[in-house]
Order: sequence, then structure tokens, then C-alpha cells
Amino acid sequence: MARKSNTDQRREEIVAALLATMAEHGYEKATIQLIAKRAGLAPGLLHYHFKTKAEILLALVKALAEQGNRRYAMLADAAVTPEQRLQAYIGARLGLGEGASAAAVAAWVVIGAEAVRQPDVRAVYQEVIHAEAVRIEGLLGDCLAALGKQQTQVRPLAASLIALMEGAFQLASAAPGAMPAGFAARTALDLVNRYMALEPAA
Amino acid sequence: MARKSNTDQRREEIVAALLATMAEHGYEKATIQLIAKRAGLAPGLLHYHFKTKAEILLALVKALAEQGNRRYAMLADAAVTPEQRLQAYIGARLGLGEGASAAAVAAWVVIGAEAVRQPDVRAVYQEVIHAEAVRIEGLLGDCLAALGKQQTQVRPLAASLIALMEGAFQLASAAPGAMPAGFAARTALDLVNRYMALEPAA
Amino acid sequence: MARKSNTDQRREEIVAALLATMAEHGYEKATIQLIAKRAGLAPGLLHYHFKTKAEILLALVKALAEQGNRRYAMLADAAVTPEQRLQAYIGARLGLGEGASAAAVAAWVVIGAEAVRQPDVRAVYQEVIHAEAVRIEGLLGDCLAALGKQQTQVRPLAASLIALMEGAFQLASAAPGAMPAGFAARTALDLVNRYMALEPAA
Amino acid sequence: MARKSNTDQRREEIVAALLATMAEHGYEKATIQLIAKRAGLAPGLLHYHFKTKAEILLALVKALAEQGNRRYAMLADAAVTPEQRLQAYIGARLGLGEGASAAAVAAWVVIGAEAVRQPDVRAVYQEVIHAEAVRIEGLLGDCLAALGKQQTQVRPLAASLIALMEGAFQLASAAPGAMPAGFAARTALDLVNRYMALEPAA
DNA sequence: AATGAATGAGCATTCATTCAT
DNA sequence: AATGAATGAATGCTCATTCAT
Repeated sequence: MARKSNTDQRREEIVAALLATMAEHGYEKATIQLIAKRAGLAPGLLHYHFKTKAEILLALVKALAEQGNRRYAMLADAAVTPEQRLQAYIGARLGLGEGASAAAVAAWVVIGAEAVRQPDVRAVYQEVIHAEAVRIEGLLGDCLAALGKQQTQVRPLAASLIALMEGAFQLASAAPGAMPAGFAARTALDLVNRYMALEPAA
Repeated sequence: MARKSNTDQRREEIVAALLATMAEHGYEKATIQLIAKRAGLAPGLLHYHFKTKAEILLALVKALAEQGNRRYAMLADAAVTPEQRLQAYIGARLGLGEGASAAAVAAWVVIGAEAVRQPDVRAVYQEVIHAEAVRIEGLLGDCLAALGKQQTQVRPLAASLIALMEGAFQLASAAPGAMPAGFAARTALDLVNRYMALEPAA
Repeated sequence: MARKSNTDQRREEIVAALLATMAEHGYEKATIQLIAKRAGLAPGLLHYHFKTKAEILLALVKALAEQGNRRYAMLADAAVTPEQRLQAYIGARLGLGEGASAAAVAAWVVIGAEAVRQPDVRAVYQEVIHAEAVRIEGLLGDCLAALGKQQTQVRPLAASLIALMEGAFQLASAAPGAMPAGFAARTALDLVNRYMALEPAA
Repeated sequence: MARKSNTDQRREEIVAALLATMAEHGYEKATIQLIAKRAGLAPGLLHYHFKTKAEILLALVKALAEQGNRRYAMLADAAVTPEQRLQAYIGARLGLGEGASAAAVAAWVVIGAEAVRQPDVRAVYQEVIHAEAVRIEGLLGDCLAALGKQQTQVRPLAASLIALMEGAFQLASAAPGAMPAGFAARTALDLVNRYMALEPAA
């Protein structure tokens, strides 16, 4: 081997550059030229490492999903009771404002809109949402069980929580100020907890 | 009198065509040619009635906002108690599934993503969100007052409800099936009602 | 109708420009820019009248085929005996050197090579060859009948004549000088006539 | 002795890979990457052994010409009478269908089209055609001499035979089925023999 | 000799916008 | 008001060629 491959690193750099560019310009206006400039690479190189621009987008969606997985794995270790795990989860997902993730949130909103029209993106987006739903249903089920409540509403409740979070990302990106800073996580948690508190016993 | 101007009607046709095209192709891929074909008009005519493509988009955002206003005005007349009004409101906004509005919902999601990058769109989007927030805060305030509860959490609660609705639109457009059909409105209402039920008295 | 369509004329101009450009540069090097310049049109206009560059090529193949049809129709009227018709046919097809058609001949050679790899081009090319074969078989059959000869070899003889003509085009374009000027038609006719003269009687 | 040079072998491998790739994709679409993959070599290596892609093409043209020479040399030994030599020659050249040579035939057709526009290719192509013409003229001259016929038509007859063969290659590659299988060689031989049979005596 | 990442010019194609009719 | 041809800048992508290793 006369030259060691740096493909994995380059791909990550390119994906990161798409994230940043997309957060600012949207997907269509995130041109290969612009992404390349942000990554400090020659435009042609992006097509050496990725066949098409759409492929970079898919890699980004997957990267963001994996990032979510890692965050979830970390918190799952730390928390003990079901309530703590739920709180930690919502806090991790909605704990916005830490600078670095603002771009990721904006990019995610753009991805959500691309999922409306691009079948490939939609497929991956749906996988991510579904995995999230499964996780939340597990967390809520544990909480309800610990409270001795019925679990018939787990699915719509989980779906509503996901909707609330996706909507919070949308508002944070397109209408900052609409959501009182930092209150999203707290209010979401209260909503869910009070809902469960008033569920009938099992 | 030569020939009466049909400008207003033409503008509405064009805006409607953008709505339909955008729901299917997104904003950038909703080309003037495509919009014109959908409207049954010549491409050049679109630039006679609108200076730029961006202007059509702004007209669409405003049209969707006004449509929301009209729906609200209608329901406000019918309902009597604060609880009825809140239920009617959420039902009207989240009562998806009536076919015709699926395109409007998808277009709204796309608009939300455009608001991330287009200042003009963002400004109008924020106006719409703000007006909605004011309305919901009024509704929630009335409900809490009728229940004799404190009203300190009206703002974050209203913001969360908006987030939930925007997120529900996103899921309906990009991940149909994630949200159990028709449950969005019911669960949202339950969440809010139980939250209020457990608020401290004023 | 506010503006009359000139599409047909423009398409012909574009096809003619491709013919000229291809004869000089081949298909791949006949860029849209080059073709447009030759036609005196803006590059973008070529894609207004044709969806793709490949579509222009197909239009050219069909145009050349029709041109051949017209030439054949003309001569069919003029000639009387089978021998005269055969002579006229070969003369018309191989009567090279009249300047204007040199480009067409070169373009046809390039088309033949494109037919090797482009299925769409190959399909049309085969249609043209087949139509030509049918015609020649008819001509040869008439001649053999008039001579009272058997007609069992009509097919391979026609195929050979087509091959000879296609090859003559190739030599005329890529190796002028190899074929003694103007002798192609005469030698081809002699070859066929002597072949038929020595066929067994029917 | 460090490591013996394998340059010659590598060059042959590369040329063979161009032949195969060109037969399938044409010259322009036979990219260095594609040729390298077919040869099982790294793309960069092709430019170590050849300065440019055009140089590989020239090497291929020469290789095909030499291959023809070798075939001719072989048959020349075996045959005795002029008629036998002519028959052997035509049979060797037109004896298509042996699988392995289909790609070579297709590549040759593509080369013929490149000769239309690339002066370097044209020069070599013409050399090959000229050498072929000289050979055929020799063969035909011998046949006519043996028959006691005049030899005034040797040149156009040889040119026509070359045209027929080049055209047969074209048809075999782009319109298989047009030429009744295996009949090309037989019919070509008959055409030439009957032509000679009816030549005036010397 | 060999590798494969890197470059950048060039390509077909798209598309908002203009404009003569 | 309306048409649809025309423009040209911009975009994603290709690819021969180079070069550090």
C-alpha cells in the first residue's frame, strides 16, 4: 500500500461541512462549491469521496442519528429510576442553546423538509423517528409501570412527545424567541408527567 | 370599460399552484415552469403578476395565515365555554386527514425550512407564529381563569402547544404512520387539560 | 396566440448544427456550446427545444434516414428497368464528393460508432439498415427476375452491398485517397452485376 | 539486479483493457478509471506507462494492425495457389463470431470513427488501410495473372473489398442480424471471384 | 513501480427572468 | 393580459492528469 487511505476522515469533514452550510443556506443553496470551501477542499474531491450530493445528505442524516444514539447511550448509564431516565432523555434532546448544536438543529429542520420530497431521505428520516418512538415508548412504559398506571396511551403519548420536540427544533431555528429560552425541556417534562399522573391505575 | 382586471384571481391561482407544486417538489424544485403548468398558465405570465418567485412564496405564506385566521374566526363564534373554544381550536388545527389539506400541511413544513434561511420568509413566519401564540395564550388564560388556576405558565404552555402542532405537521408530511391516525388532536388536548388541572390555584 | 411557434425551424437548425459539428469533432467533442455557436443560438436554447443532447442526436439520425428516403423516392420515379433502378440507387448513395454531403457522410460514420454503445442510437440505426436492406433486396430481386436467375442469394448479396456502402463511407471519411475517387459506385455496380450474371437460372 | 522491468507486459495489459472498455463504452466514455479497473491496476499507473490516454489508443491501433499482420503471415505459409491465398485471407478477416474477436471488431469500428477527427489516429488508420490495400492488390493481381486476365481494375477492386470488410465490421457491431451469420466471407469471395471471372483477358 | 487522493477545467443541464410579439 | 422563445449564469458532475507517498 503506497498511500494510506484517509477516506473516512475526509468523508466526515465533508459531512460536517454540509451540516454547517445547510444550516445557513438550506440544502439546495448549499452548493458543492460552498461545501468544499467550508471544508477547505477542492470541489472535485467531494465527488471523489461521494458519488452525488444526495449521498452526502444521506450520510449526514445517518451521522446525526448516530450522534443521537450515542447521547442516549451515555444518559442511559447515568440514570437510575424511570423518571430520571425520562428527564435525562428529554433534557438531552431539548437542551438547546449550547452553541455547537444550533447548526445541527437547523440542519435537522432542513432535513425534515427534504424528507417531504426525497424518498431516500424520507426513508432514513422515518427510520430515525421510528427508533426514537420505540425508545420513548420504552421510557414511558417504565414510568407508567412504576406508577402503577395503565399503559394504553403509550403510543400516542410518545408520538406527541416526538412531535413536540421536532416542533421545538423548528421554532428554535425559524422563530427564536417564540419559545421562552430553556423552558421547552421543563414544560415538555411537566406535560408528560402530569398526563401520566392522571392516567387511570392499571 | 375595456376588460376587467382578473389580476386578483390570477394571483390566487398562481399561489395555489405554488402550494401544490411545493408540497410535491419543495421550494427550489418548484420551478416557474412547473408552477405555470399546474396553474394552466404560460410561464411568462407568472412574472407579470409577481415580480419574483420569492414574492409568490411570501404571498403563499400570507394566504395560509389568513386561511388559519378564517378558520379561527369561524370556530370562535360556535364555541361557548373556554374549554369548548380550546377544544375547537386544537381540533381545527390538528384535524388532519381531510385530503385537501395534506398539501397545505406539506407546504407549510417546507415553508418552515425556508424560514431558516430566507429572512423575508422568516419575518412572515414569525408573525404567524406570534399571532398564533397570542391566540393560544388567550385561550389558555381563559381556561385557567375559569378553573381558578394561576396563569404563570401560560406562555411556555402555549409555546409547547405550538411546537407540538408544528411537529405534528412535520410528522404527518414526512413520517406518516408515526403518529397514530387522528390521535394527535385528542392527545394534545389531554396533555394541556391535565397540565392545567394540576396547576396550583391562583 | 401571442407568439407563433418557430420550434420546428429551430429544431432543424440545431440538428444541422450538430451534423456539421459532429463531422468535425465527433459526438462527445461536439459540445452544446460548440453546436450552439455554429447554429448562432444561445446554449440554453438548445435545451429548450431538446431535452438532452442525446435527443438531438436521435433527431439527426432520423433526419438523415428521411433524407435517404426522399432521395430514393426521387430516383424510383425516374428509372424504368430494374437495372436502371439499381444503378440509380447505388449511384445516388455512393455518389460522394459533392461537398455538401461530405459532412453528412462523416456524421454517419460517427453515428455508426455511437450505435455500438448507445442502445437508443443502435435501435434507430438498425431500423435504417433494415429498411435499406428491404429496399435493396427488392431491387436485386427484380433484377434477378428480369434475368431469369434464381433468387436464393438475394439476402446475403444485399447485406454485402450495404456493408460495401457503409465501408465506403468510412474510408471516404477516415482514409480519403484509399478509394480511387468516384470509382466506388462503378465498382460496386460491376461487382453486383457480374455476380448476378453468373447466378444459375431459376 | 533489483527487479526486472515489467513495463512491456503492463503496457499490453493496459492496451487490452482499453480494447475491452472501448468496445463497450466507446473511446470518450472509456475513462482512465474504467480502463484501470478492467486491467486490475491503479489509475495512476496508466499514466506512468503512457503519457496520455491518446497514446494508449495509438498503441491499441498499432497492436490491432500487428495482430492482422501475424494472422496474414500465418495463412500465407499454409496456402499454395493464389485462389487459396485469397480465400484464406478473406476467411481470416471476416471469420467473425469467434467470441474473443467481437470486442476487437467493435473497438476497430470505434477507432474508425475516432480517425475521422483525431489526426494522429487517422494517420495510423490510413497506414493500416494502405498496407491492407497493398496486400490485397497483390493477392488479386496474382489471381488475375493465374487466370490470364487484365489487371487494370486491381486497385478499385481491392478498395471495394476493403470497404466491404470495414462495413461488415460496422454491421456486425451495430446491427447484428443484418448480415446473415457467416455469409459475409462467402459472399465476399463469390463477388470477387465472379468479378475476376468476367474480366477481359490480358 | 505503484498507489490513490487531489486538482481544476470542462461538460450537460437547469432555471429565474426578460422581452418581442 | 398573455405568450413562449430566448438568455446566461449557476450547478452537479466527470475526468485526464498530477503528485506525495
